[in-house]
Amino acid sequence: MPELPEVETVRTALQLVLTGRRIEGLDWCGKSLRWPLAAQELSDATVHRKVSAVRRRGKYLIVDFADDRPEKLLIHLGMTGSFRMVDDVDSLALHDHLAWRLEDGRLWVFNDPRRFGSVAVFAGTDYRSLPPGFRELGPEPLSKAFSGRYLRRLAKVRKQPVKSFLLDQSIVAGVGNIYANEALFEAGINPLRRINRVSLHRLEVLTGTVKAVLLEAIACGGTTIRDFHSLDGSEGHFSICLSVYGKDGEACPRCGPFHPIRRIVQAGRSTFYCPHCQH
DNA sequence: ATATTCCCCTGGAAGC
DNA sequence: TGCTTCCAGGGGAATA
Repeated sequence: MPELPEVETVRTALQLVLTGRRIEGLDWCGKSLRWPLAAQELSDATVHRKVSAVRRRGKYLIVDFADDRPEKLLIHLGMTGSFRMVDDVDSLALHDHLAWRLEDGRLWVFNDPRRFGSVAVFAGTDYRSLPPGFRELGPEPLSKAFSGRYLRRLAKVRKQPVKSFLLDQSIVAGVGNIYANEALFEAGINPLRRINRVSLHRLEVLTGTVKAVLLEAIACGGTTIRDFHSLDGSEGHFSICLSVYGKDGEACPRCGPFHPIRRIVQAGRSTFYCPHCQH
């Protein structure tokens, strides 16, 4: 479900609700998530602590606490993970996995039907304690480090399709299937093209369209196709801005009705593109 | 080492 | 109205 803009939308909402709040308890439904859940460790690491900030790195959320202890909370929403605030335990629902009780009695609830999400504790300074997928993240796409020159350096020794390259979180952190498709369309690059066959100039164009698409999506509160919603249940509105994602058979926005968008499968994920204007 | 394929899980939509 | 099949914003393990 959530890529960088969706996670950023959730982060902003959580930051407002959690910062300065003390956690007083934790209930767990008993089911494991992406990885087996160490409920006692999770409880020990969060209860009786005050949240100082909610940050984002790639598609991960990081919860910081306002004391000297090193433990932080690391959350990945997977495909269907979401948060909401409820007034009491009577409001808990199917697929609610974790409920943190705050000082005002309200519950901060993590819900995840497909259980691809994950919640973990890590001690901020210990590199080895970080989950592998987290410690190997590439640069943030909205940072200066994510440039055509940077991509060119990595691309030289690789032959995979440019789209799979963008989805690799160790190359760049936070781009997922929707925004990879959209950024490639905006850049006029065929998703099937081998990454080492894309010129430096076009890689510069591509990093530019990735940044632009992500920024625009953040401004829209993300993209809701079916599941995604923010803390208050609100949906993301970038869906109306999509050019190719989910548009199989529809007219290409650039080429018109005689050149439909095509859907193919790359590395098990749907790719949408215009064979006429993406080269 | 790099690049696919399969798998984890539930639910909704589409097809028959 | 079923029942079956396919599909989904994720990543990681297993396999070529």
